[in-house]
Amino acid sequence: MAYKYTQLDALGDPTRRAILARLLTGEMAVGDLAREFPVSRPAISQHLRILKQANLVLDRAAGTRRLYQLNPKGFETLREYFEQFWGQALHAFKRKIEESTKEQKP
Amino acid sequence: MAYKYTQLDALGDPTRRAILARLLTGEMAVGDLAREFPVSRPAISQHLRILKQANLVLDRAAGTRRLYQLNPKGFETLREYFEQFWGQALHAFKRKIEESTKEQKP
DNA sequence: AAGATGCGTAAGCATTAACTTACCGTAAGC
DNA sequence: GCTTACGGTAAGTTAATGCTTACGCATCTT
Repeated sequence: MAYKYTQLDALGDPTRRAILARLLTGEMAVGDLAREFPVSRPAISQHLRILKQANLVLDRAAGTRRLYQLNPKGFETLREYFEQFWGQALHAFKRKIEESTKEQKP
Repeated sequence: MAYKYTQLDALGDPTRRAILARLLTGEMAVGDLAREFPVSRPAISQHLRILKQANLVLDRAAGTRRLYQLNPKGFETLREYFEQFWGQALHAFKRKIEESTKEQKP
């Protein structure tokens, strides 16, 4: 992956999804976060960098620690992406599919 | 990736996202789809399999061809996943973040 | 029935991406 | 000022994944 991570690239990894889920509770330091996962702290750092590039998390310094929290911006971008599918085409498809599904014979 | 693909695993690849975007127009055969991409037809087949496992596409036989279209089911699941972020925590966070951002000194 | 078309799958290869250990900078505490 | 705690980055290894070519099986055509 040579380019800047998009939200969906970032969400492609299960560990990163777990990190985001964990941050739903509120902001956390890197080390505390790492202690809850089966991978090393540097691994978590690398994941956080990718999540940050995708605007899915924000960080701030707090003494010698660094606190991460969710960033609504990236999730907003994501919502816009899915509007395309949900908004336009999918509703039409959904109707069509439900029609054709009900004509099934056992 | 040993397990069945989730929606977000499937969306982690740019080619698969492009395939979905292409299917917004309507259902398409594998070969026609493949001709529009810089990769081989088998590669497209493999991507379609993953998208299908993730409930993001549906397929049906049509003679010797096989037509694929978007599947609303997977997108619905996805929406439910993001509700967690959009619904609960993010709104609260967003307010907090906007507060702290406005206290910045140049 | 024989050929042609369309697709899925297997096998193998090459690249990417996730992880580890080791190291360095920075901020806080004694 | 020295030590300790915290975290980012570099380098190297391993595993995953996206790709290609080769093959086989259906279905339609003539």
